[in-house]
Amino acid sequence: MNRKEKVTIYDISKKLDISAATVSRALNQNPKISKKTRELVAKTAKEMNYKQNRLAQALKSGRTNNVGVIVPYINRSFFSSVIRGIEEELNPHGYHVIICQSHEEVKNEIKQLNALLNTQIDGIFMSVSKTTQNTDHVKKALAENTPLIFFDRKIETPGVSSVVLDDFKAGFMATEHLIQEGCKKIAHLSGDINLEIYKNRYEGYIAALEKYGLNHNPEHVILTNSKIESGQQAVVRLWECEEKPDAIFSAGDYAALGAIQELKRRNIKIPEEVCVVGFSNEPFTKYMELPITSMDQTPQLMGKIAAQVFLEQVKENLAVSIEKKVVLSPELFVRESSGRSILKTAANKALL
Amino acid sequence: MNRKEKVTIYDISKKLDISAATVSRALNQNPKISKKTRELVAKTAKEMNYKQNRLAQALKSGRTNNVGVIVPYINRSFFSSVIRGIEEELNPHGYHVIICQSHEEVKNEIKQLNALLNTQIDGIFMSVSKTTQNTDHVKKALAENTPLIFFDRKIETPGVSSVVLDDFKAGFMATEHLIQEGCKKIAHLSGDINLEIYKNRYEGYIAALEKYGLNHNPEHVILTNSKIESGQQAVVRLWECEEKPDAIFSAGDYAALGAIQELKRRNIKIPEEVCVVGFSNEPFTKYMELPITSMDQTPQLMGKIAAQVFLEQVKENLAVSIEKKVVLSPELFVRESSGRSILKTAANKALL
DNA sequence: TTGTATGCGTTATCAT
DNA sequence: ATGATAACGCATACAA
Repeated sequence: MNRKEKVTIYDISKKLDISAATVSRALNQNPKISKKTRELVAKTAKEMNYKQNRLAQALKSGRTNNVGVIVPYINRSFFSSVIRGIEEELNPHGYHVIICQSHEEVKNEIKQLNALLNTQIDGIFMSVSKTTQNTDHVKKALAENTPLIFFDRKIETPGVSSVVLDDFKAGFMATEHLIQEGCKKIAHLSGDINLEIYKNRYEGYIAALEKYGLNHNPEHVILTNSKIESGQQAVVRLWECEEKPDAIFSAGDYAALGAIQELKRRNIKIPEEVCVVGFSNEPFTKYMELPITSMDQTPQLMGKIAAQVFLEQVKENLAVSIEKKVVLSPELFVRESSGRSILKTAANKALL
Repeated sequence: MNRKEKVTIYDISKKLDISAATVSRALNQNPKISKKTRELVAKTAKEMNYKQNRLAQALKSGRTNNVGVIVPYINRSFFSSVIRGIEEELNPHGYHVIICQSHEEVKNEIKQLNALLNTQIDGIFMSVSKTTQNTDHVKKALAENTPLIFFDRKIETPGVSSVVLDDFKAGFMATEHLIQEGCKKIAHLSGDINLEIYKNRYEGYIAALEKYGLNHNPEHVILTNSKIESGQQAVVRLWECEEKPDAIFSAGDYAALGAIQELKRRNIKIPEEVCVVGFSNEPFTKYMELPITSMDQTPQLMGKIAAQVFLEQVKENLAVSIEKKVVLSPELFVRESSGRSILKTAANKALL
């Protein structure tokens, strides 16, 4: 008796002295079943505490009604918000969302992807890890006809739909904002250029500098990761330069935070001497003592749209795999770390 | 051709002109299969890109090698760390972790739980939502012989193991720390007393006051939720009291943060005039301009231990459901929001 | 060492 | 409107 004893449609059929097929049909609201039997079955099922075995159903139908989401980390506000968006869009359609983390390791990403494919998932949403160089593993999923949708971090792959931010525009907007605040020597804390998103943010930054005729000092571009410490170190290195920056556009909020900490340690006034802009609009940016200007990626919308793309894809259950590319617009939230114009009111509020 | 065409052991058996059973055995490292066939099968399987259908396997074996985790939110550092701990402990044993969120709604909790049970999960880890009043839904899981383990937030239920923090001790320690810093009128921002954890923290607070002969002002206990705003409002209400507090012990970090913001707005010096202690040791507490003293719940350890309890439970695959209660010790991280003794060095660093 | 047959719980096809 | 039966892909008891 070490196995779970579950009630099956057979148990119900025996009890009612009808066939299992009838029970199944009754349970599935098959119109050919008389109202009487249908209700009887429903009642008995409830009494016996019958639970449909979705494993069996899935094996039969080939559909599990489960989708998988693979993200680097779940405890980043951005990713958990995207997941929230996917859930909200998909739950009403009866889908259940399985969440997996890659911890920024391709190895894990591949393992999770295979695990999901083995469990016969109906679709996969994925934001690639920093260490992902190619999409061979993704192609396997495609080969099995499992719809896969990239969001935010993608690697261009034929046949794969994606929902991403216009990171070029975001980089441009952030830089342009700094220029409009009067900054002329704008540094950039870049993320790993392997990832399209960081490459695009960087290129947007460059484009804005060019548009406004500011010269671009390569020394002022520092590679950072998403850790606070790397933002601190970046400032250390920047302030070793001949020419000190008067603004920092960071491709991530954590690095921006680290940068701010180091600037404060050096007694450099923000935003008077140096303006700082972060990226992702993590909640903490807003409730810091010195609230940080940051770029919002509308993550929940991103999730919703990714889910919609998925739904379209499974609706047309043709062999034709439609490839859809959605690009969302970023939104800049200007706060005190760069908002020189809003400084006065801010000072009244913060009372440092 | 709208169905996924998957390679099965049958396809392999046909190709090699052996029986499907042999293929299955070879794939499962059955020792009775000759090395030659085993290797041949392995090679062919790889060539044909065979993927085991875990659905079928699960249906047969009654085990899915999947476990479910239900938490209120995934983007709280505490919960995502617990999940990380569970993953690390369980992955080596071949288990895959399915993560679900209740968003603090019983309704969702029940839905997620049932969805997990329907997918024939092997075990469930759960931290109940704030709105969960009873465990009828949990008892259903038990009735199906699915091991269920509470962590952190539990509701006492016969037959259910749990891994929790010693919240009473934590409340006591936090309050005692404030007393030792010289505070005499300690307010408490409580969470919903429905949840054991908040009740225990509150009682620990009371116990410490009593031990040190401080009188307990009921006006100084304010109900808050986990939002920043509720911490702000709490301070507003506290400062309407006849007797103003000289310390605040908050049962959550977000409320503590809100309290600090409001105190600053009122130009009240922290920690000189008022000391503040939070709870959960969320990462942001450490990197605030004024780092916040907070109680660490060793979440990753909590996850690891919960996983171990689960593994024990499934190892003894008897009908006997062992009930194990693990209680972890909290750890206080003293920072500047309450560390009057460490203030001088801190001041040098922070340079407000 | 390998093959045959059966069942896990459902649903769909074909009868009736 | 309902019943009998096969099939989804796999693993195993029983044979050989």
